[in-house]
Amino acid sequence: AAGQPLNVYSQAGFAVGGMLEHGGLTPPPAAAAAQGLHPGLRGEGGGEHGELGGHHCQDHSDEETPTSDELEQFAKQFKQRRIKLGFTQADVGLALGTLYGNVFSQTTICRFEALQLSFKNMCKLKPLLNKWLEEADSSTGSPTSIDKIAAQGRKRKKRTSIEVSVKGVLETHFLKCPKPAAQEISSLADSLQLEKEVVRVWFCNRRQKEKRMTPPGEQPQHEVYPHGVKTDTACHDL
DNA sequence: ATGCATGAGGA
DNA sequence: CCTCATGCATA
Repeated sequence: AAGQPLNVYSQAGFAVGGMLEHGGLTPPPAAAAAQGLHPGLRGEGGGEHGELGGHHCQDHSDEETPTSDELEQFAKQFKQRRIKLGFTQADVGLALGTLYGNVFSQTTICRFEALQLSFKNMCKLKPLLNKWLEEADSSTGSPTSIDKIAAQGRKRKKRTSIEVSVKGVLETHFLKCPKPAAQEISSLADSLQLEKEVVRVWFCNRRQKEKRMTPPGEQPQHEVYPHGVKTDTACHDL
């Protein structure tokens, strides 16, 4: 079985110097309709607000808190045009830095397009990306001025890859208790032979995933609680 | 495209 | 310790 996907590295950052036709044709097909809207969208839990009311009725056409649907549409269009213009996600991230001072990585652009950021985060980035979009298609052949920012001599820990079986265990625990206490993390880490910190971070990241706009695959199964069951009831096992 | 990680800010 | 925005390194 030869499953070598060759070098499909389209991630390298290289902006082509002017090309393509600027037809500006972007007819959104809009055929997908399987989104039943997500759960976590407004203010996330945790250290998030409690109630709103500070907002005054500033009924301005657009601007300010787009709906999740609008973000979805924007993300789609953004991606389409980005590709049509021949830019990679990395290019965009860099461009945002040279244009507005906010540099972003390929990762962030990717996650934006895939709606894998929190609602708030999406709202924050949308304006920037929108500007870039305007700039990008208006500049017929402007030389992409790339600016390299100095890298930090930070010592980053090597990414520890957790075995699939171990991930399964963690996943199971997460379902039972998404927010285990420090002690539980310790014992869990111990039994899994992982550093406590690794486990702690795993849970943090797992929780963040849960808060993304559109979870990968399908919508999360809505646990319908007959009564007002708290979502974070203390959980202990053994 | 994603997994694990960092760090700032907050209780 | 957590959340949240963000990204290096990797699959």
